[in-house]
Amino acid sequence: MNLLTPRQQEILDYIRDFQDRYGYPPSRREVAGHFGIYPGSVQDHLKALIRKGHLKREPNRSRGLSLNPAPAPLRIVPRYGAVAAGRPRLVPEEAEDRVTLPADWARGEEVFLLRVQGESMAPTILSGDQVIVRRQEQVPEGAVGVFRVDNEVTLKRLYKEADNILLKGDNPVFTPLVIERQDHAGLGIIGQVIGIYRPVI
Amino acid sequence: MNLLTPRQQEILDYIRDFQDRYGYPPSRREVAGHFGIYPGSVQDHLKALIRKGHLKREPNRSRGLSLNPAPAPLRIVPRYGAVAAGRPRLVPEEAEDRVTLPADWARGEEVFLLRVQGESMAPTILSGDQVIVRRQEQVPEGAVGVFRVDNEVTLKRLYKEADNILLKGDNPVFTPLVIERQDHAGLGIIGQVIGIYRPVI
DNA sequence: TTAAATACCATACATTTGTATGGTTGTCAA
DNA sequence: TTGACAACCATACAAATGTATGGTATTTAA
Repeated sequence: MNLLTPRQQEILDYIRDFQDRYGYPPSRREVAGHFGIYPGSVQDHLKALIRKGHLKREPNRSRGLSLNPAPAPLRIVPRYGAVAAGRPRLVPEEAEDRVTLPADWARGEEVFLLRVQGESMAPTILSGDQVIVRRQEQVPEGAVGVFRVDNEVTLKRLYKEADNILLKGDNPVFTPLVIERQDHAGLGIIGQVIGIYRPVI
Repeated sequence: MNLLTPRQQEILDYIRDFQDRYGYPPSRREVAGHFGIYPGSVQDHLKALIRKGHLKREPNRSRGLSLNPAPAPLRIVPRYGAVAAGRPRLVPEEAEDRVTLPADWARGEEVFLLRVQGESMAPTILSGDQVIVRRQEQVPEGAVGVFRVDNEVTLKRLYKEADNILLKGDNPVFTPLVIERQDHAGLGIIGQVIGIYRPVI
């Protein structure tokens, strides 16, 4: 990983920015156009950047450039806004946006992000946090899950007690929700919390 | 956002996978090759996918495809392994890898991820967490920062007390570190913690 | 039953793109 | 002072790529 000249650094930065903005790398001519130079000159710079280990390239492939070291595998997941009340659908069409996460933060078939509102899971999960949720139809006892109760989405810990299901927040201020046997059908298990993101300050 | 036929879904999925794997979208012929069909047929499918709102395209631009809706802006940041002892450099060349984060999780000039080892900041930050750090030379009083003390990197909360600087973990088991005036030069302020990721279970 | 959409084939062509060549000028360390 | 590197010009060409055309066959909704 050799040192770069100022010009080479400029060009590498441009390729990075282009990649982030468009989702694919620039062609030689696009780089040339941006710097007001010729494609052959860009080719010279690319050669240097490849030799110094900052870029990789697939020969004869259009836009076949990739940064080195390559970013770790990523995962694009939908992010949903805080769903306190209303019609909590949690279907991809109604996502707030889609964000990229490191793949190791989002393992599983179907994963999504959920903005948290409310303190019922404090201090484990706070209002303003974003939880990473793996969609699944069962949640192990004691784990934090996302549930649909009375057409509302809530974050709770699941426990079983005789024939009843208990949904308990970690915050002792909130009283646990008891769902009796005959009402189990009304309980919707959406998924399990597999990670927490908390912004600080 | 219309419904897709099974074939169209297959092709959209392939484009997604290709994009994640290579960092750029496939050409018509690459899609055609994968499905054993002709480029013209792929063009037909792309037309349908664009009409139904799942893809965008730049005319006459090679690999000018992008997913719709586009993922939120992202940021590629280096991730460093747990630095309990040893030679804690925290320079990009020694990063464990680079990961993509949502841009709104990584605001600031220079941001990086750090794996946490040790319980001195419990229960705020636990061993196994990954903290998002903004590199800066000052840390506001009471904020969590990353510091270099005696050639070791630690996570602590910073306080001032007369002429001394106090580095305090949230975990009361650990005794605060007092750095006296004459030793201030030995204290390295690396950055401020701006976010926490915690894997669950 | 008629039009629209789906899902292909086979061929063709213009544009974009990667790449090579040979040249000039300047810097900088051996 | 000689050779390696940097940074560019100007031109050229083959390969990759996007795109269009006119087909065929089947399914689907009006």
